[in-house]
Amino acid sequence: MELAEGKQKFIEAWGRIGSEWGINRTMAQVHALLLISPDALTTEEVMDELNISRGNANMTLRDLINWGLVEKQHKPGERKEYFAADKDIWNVARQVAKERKKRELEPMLKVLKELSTVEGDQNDKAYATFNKSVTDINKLANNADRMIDTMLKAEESWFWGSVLKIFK
Amino acid sequence: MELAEGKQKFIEAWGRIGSEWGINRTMAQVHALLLISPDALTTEEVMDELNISRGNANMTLRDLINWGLVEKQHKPGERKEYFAADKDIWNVARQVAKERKKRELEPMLKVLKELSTVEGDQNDKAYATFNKSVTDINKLANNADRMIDTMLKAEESWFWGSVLKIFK
DNA sequence: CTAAACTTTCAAATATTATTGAAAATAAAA
DNA sequence: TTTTATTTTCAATAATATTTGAAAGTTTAG
Repeated sequence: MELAEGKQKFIEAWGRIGSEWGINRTMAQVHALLLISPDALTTEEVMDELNISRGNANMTLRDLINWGLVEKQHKPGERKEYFAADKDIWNVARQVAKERKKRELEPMLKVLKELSTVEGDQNDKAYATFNKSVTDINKLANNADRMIDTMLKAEESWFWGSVLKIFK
Repeated sequence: MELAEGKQKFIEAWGRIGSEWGINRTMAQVHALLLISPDALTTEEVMDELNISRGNANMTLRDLINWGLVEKQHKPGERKEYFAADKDIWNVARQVAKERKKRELEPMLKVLKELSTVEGDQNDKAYATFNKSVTDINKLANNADRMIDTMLKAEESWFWGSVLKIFK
């Protein structure tokens, strides 16, 4: 396969994965494009490569910056803004985990905590079933939360090395 | 908080989480409803509780069955079908992981494998950058794949015990 | 200051996804 | 077989999400 074709396929695949995970397809595609670009790109270049409008490119790049996946750069003597993705995939994974934890897991934990204060009679089947599910999900979510905290602190080497052996 | 209010909040929260993860909101809500129902419910009951149409309830229940999260039951002497969710939350987590692995991770691994065969000159910056990103994502995805395999085989207690220790 | 280069905004248009509801299909009972 | 209860399908509709593009905003240079 030629590089040009590979690039296209990569952008397409990353976009598909993104939408399966609730991330806007275009955002994932812009991220993909920046991941495989050796140099930072301007808004115009992103627009041209992906055939998207200026407004879309601008908003999408801002979102990627808010996710901590892309940074704005300036070239001396130039007025245009350039955009570059963090190419360290371990950082990308951590950053995504961090944001989703903040945006989704934490609000969920708050609700579950509240729901586990609902009182009732354990002899009431409706209450007992509700309470068990809420309590169990609460435990699972807390474990996931702690796991993510640990992952966020972990070194890259962790992932590429030791864990794999332990997880046999 | 009263049980009735708690139920509503739980269904709402589970629906929200679902849509953030690319799962249809209604599907997540039906799942939530079944999780907190002590008894199996009929299509009519689901329709009434969530104010959804018969067609929607039917399709959603079928999807939940395809995800392995809900099963059809029959009561002796009755013609109606009843639906019940697997209440073991660890099973639920495993089932979701298993399905997403099959539907998303595995196709992604296939594409990445193909993309890592793209040939080129490492002195060509465009090629080198493409290749590094693809290779790194490939490694990460393979690690995730193996980790999920381990999770699928694991007992709940074992999984969290080891993971939390390992991630320290 | 004004003009030019560039970025941001957001209402309107488009595209995508979810839902309805009534008809068709199926299956058990009479 | 015919009737009745129940489930399934799917074209039409509604709801949501994304994208556009042109106007407004901002910043720098002259």
